[in-house]
Amino acid sequence: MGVTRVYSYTLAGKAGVTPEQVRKDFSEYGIKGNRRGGYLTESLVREIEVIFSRDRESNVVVVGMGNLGQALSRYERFAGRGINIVATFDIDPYKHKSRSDIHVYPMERLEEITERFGVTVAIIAVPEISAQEVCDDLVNLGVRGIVNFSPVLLKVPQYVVVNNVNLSDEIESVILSVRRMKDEQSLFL
Amino acid sequence: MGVTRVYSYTLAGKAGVTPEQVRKDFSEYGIKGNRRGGYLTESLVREIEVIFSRDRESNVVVVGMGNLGQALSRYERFAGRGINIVATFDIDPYKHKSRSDIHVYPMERLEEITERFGVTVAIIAVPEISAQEVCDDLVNLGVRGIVNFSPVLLKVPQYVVVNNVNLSDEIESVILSVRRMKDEQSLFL
DNA sequence: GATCTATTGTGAAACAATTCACAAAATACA
DNA sequence: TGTATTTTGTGAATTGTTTCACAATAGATC
Repeated sequence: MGVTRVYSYTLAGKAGVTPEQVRKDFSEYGIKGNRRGGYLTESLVREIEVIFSRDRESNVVVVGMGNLGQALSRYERFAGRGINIVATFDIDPYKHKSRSDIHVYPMERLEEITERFGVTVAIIAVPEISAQEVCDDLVNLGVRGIVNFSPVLLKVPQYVVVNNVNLSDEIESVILSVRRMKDEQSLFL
Repeated sequence: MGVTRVYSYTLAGKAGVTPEQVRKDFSEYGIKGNRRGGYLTESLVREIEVIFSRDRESNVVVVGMGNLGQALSRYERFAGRGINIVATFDIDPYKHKSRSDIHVYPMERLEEITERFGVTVAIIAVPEISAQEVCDDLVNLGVRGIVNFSPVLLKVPQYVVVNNVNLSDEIESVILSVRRMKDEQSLFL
């Protein structure tokens, strides 16, 4: 875009944080700018790409091809961030055979495919009841990171990272905030 | 389930936090237990339901019926949390006409329907390019809370709450953690 | 009913994150 | 080239959160 330098306050404005935050974070990771000259976009982008491992791609599988799993497997935005959905799985792959999309494999082929693609990160989008079982299988096959869309607290060894995403919680928190704001407002009437 | 009392450590174990955390949080909201007797499940559930507004339902709309919007509109788990998806919208409702699901309305009917159902919270699942415009429309129609699945920082008046959910970020953070753990481990070799 | 024990409730302490404030340095400009 | 100005980089101060530690007390036990 022809911009050669950015300043902490420029980035802060775009990101919705304070300039100090931007500078502290950069400083933490050894990113240096020029006093008075700001940060050079070109080298900044390169350094951030390295920090976020954007210089390498990651092969990821999705387990559970219900509505959410299908949406995730078709999510175009992952590609630009080095996230490759290499395969998807479901106990009943025929039920969810999707036109013009990544193939849905039966659970039996989990081992073969995680091995082939060197998968270490998986997305769990199965129903509550089978989440722990799927998780155990994945961990046994060498998966070390899990993004968990099921509403259960997965039990994993300490060397496995779990990130829980709960869509109901996300919406509920907004509903609560809105209600609180309204309550506060009505105090002035 | 026949359980009449629970203890802070029971709940903490299930939730993956410390017992102190549970007690501090309860204390913050005026929930009292009995020393030595723990918390009475029945009254505890009631109090939590009030705090989380689970005693009332909320009408919510989904704007943008791509893959993610469709998945969200079919997400069964919302119902049990007092979250009612009352309508969904898309610029091209015919493209996404889904069998046996909530009707997809054209954007022109946003006003009519938000008014009819008293909608104050909306989910934005439209492409990046149209997110701010949709957001402005919603705010003008009285929406005061937004769950934003698009990767843009929405500009809203201070009286509007925005919760950003970025699926790429969620997955990337796990990828990063896994890579860091591996790097640490290889130091011991 | 007296004593013992488990659990709460909460100040105080420790820890973590954010903001402030300003010296140091690079650029702009005369 | 010298001076003025802008922006970084970061210690110090502040603010926020989590953990500790223990008195208070309800319930269990004898």
